[in-house]
Amino acid sequence: MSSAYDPGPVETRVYEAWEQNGAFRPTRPDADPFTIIMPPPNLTGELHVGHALTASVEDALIRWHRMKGKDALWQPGVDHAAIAVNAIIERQLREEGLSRQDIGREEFLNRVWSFVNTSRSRIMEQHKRLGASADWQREAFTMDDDRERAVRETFKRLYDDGLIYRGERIINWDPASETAVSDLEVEYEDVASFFWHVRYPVVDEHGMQTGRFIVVATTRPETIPADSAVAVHPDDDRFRNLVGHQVIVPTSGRLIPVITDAAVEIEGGSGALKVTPGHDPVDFEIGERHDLEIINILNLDGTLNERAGKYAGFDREEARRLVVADLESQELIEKIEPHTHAVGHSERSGAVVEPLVSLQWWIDIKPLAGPAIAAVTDGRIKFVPQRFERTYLHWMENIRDWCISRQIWWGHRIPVWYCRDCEHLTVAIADAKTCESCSSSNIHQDEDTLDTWFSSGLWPHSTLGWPDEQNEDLKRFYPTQVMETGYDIIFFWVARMIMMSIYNMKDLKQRGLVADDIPFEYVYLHGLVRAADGSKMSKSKGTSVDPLESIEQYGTDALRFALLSGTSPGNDQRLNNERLEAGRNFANKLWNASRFTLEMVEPDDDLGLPTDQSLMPVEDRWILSRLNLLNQNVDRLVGRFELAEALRQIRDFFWDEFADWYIEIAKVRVRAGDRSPVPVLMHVLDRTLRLLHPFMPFVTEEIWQRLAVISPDSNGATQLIVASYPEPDIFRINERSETAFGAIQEFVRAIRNIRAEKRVDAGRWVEAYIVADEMAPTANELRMAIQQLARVKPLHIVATSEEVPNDGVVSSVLDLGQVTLPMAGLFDADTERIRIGKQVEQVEGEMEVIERKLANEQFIVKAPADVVQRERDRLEAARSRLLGLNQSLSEIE
RNA sequence: GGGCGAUUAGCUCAGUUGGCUAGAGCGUUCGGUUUACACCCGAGAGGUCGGAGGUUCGAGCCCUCCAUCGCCCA
Repeated sequence: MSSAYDPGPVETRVYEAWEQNGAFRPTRPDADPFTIIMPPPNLTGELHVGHALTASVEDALIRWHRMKGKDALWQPGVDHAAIAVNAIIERQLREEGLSRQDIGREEFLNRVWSFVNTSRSRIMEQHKRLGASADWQREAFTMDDDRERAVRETFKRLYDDGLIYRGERIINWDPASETAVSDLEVEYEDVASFFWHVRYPVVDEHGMQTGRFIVVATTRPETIPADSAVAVHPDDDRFRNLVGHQVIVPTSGRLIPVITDAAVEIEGGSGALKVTPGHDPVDFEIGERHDLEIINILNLDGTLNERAGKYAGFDREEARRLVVADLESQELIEKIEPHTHAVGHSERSGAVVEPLVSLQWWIDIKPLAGPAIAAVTDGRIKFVPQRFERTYLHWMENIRDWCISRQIWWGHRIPVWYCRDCEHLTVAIADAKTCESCSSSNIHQDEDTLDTWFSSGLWPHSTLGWPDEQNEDLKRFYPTQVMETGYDIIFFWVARMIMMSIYNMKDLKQRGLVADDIPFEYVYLHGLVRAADGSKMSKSKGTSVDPLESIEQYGTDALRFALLSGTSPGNDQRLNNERLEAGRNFANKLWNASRFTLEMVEPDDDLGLPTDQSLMPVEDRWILSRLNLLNQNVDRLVGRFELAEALRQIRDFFWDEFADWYIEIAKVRVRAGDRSPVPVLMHVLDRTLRLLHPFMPFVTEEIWQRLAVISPDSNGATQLIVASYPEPDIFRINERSETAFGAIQEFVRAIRNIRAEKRVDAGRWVEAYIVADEMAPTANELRMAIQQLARVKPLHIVATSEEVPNDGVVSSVLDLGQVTLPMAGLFDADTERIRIGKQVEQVEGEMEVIERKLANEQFIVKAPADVVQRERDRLEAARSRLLGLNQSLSEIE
């Protein structure tokens, strides 16, 4: 083994061996399943550090449960990211001077598929670099044949149930991508603009101008040609006498009514609202209530159409300038005031989104949302952290019908065929050839495709073989245990997966084919990875961390350590090089401590761990106690998704206890010819590697392979990934050995401290006394170790302080004893008085706090007995320390 | 406007059901070529737990209000 861990070659070799061994596949039909369906990454781009976190967390959970003996399935796959990919290909075409219409649907899709196939395999490769132990043979794609079947089946069911309808409603239109986008794909940004206060002339019953005006404040004067009414609040006295009158649309001369509607804010703008049902969601609803005409003045590319009269052909911004100029020339602008308001931009293209009325396919969502709400409120689905249940429920309770059609070509084409002869709609799973009503073959399929989330919402059951109800995977692995993702994805995936899965699976549940209709029991939401300065990572700002670069530089285990040690349920983390270095250093520490341990073993060593505790030296009992306590904690923490804390405790145990203390003492014993530490070293190393494997799989597997050559697994496992996870041995947890060894550590630290303070050369051996009281037997047992660790010789272990010289000595008084170093040349009475004086001060401060507590009658009465007793013990210990310190002080002359 | 989160050492963060004088990593200071590891070892310094009230025998933790920052929803 080399003297430094080199992750690169190890990772490649180890990963290949896992795959060859079939370690990623669920192969334990008799065990309980544990399933995570990977939330499908978009196939548009490279894996970023957020994906790396997702993969690290999911892999840790999967590996943990696999080692725990579960039949673990991590189902991977990729999302087809309809709009984004469509846009990428369109951009490529534009560079060639082409549009998608030029090359036609078929050729366009050919191009998409060739892009998709490379991108898809790249994502898989990158996941493999991260160590993801997903079952790649099951890798799925939202656009493959099986998922297509699921999509069509679902569409047909919803349609037949009357939950899918086609209707003209207001949607968010992305004029750059020329498609509808969902509410969630609209990002609102504050834009500095103006309120234009526009005078609408009021006319009398003959249509003649009265000379009066109603002033309407608008941020969008270009939509005036689409106005259908002016609305005021029913309680607004200012406009009472105008209600029921008509006003002239200033750009066209059309007459529209003044109406009242409670949706108008009295305080907002001028108090009067122009109602443009074709181009504003709120106005659309007002329009529905008052049966107003819907006027659409926009073309799909964002220019104005002929309904806008003289403004036809201009784009939105141009039209705005022209309208304002015309109004000004007619003196119909009362005033212009600066106003900042939120403007919706398409997440996909960045273009300003236009609300417009359009004929689209919709899902009547309330009937789906109801059961999805119930699944969470009745506790069948649990969010971790729990607070996100409220976020989910709030969204779900206020959900609006879901526009599922998109005006792009990449995606699942809507399985609806229109008959030109009888106008019947045929909704079919297999491509329809004839109209199901009149059998005419004069039919054509809907041109639009489905929202990507329609297919990703089916993911938890479509990847398991649905709609094939007899599929073994579906019966075995549904419902899954954990959906793990970032909290920013609740609405995108989690909510839709819950709605769609319950809808599709409820009758399988009723027929007993699956245990439940919910897609998963736990929704574990990790926080986001932010840049080192706490901002959102951004490629353009150069603050993003490329996981593959980090892997190159530090190794996968280091990256996983950095990500996992910083993650906690629902909280964001910052990632920087220091964290990555910490991971690399730990991997190297593991490597070297293991190397030392493994190289220490000799062929005829008995590696069996004695079962009789009483025959073991105290440090052996101590390290085994610590190990099993750690094991217990890790079980508890991982069970609660507290991966960072579990990882931290493993690290601290390995480094601070096993490497810094146990190995150091074992060296002393082995050099003296005692082989008994070897089985303990091997045992602790083996257990720790197992405990750590889910977090840092590569380095642990590599070391364990070497360990298993010397000490084969008792169950015959040849790879750590499929070896069993340790169970804590409760009987090894031993408070007495922890106390005893803790005292030894205190003695050693106290001596080291005096040496450092007195500037004793690091290599020099000095004489020392330990007053060990009841710890004397333990100290004697560990005499050689103490000598070596504290570099003291000769070492006198005595029972009382009377046996210690008091001339020219430096002492430290501890809870369980005292250490004293004769310091002939280095001793200075004044310095020593000050040094001990500080310690006295400290102890006195502590005593004061405790005494105050114990003097409080209420404390004695109300605090639990064990807490009171603990305080009494502490006071006793402090008193004896003070006594010792005062004695030392009095002896200084 | 409504909701959620954060605020603890110079930096990044832990801190369990309220119970020792609040911990870690990094940084920093001092000392180290101790045959596993300088990606290391040893020893230190460093905190009024954002502020103000309250509950309690006891508050970093629970409650109320406030401040700052961030996020989500409208």
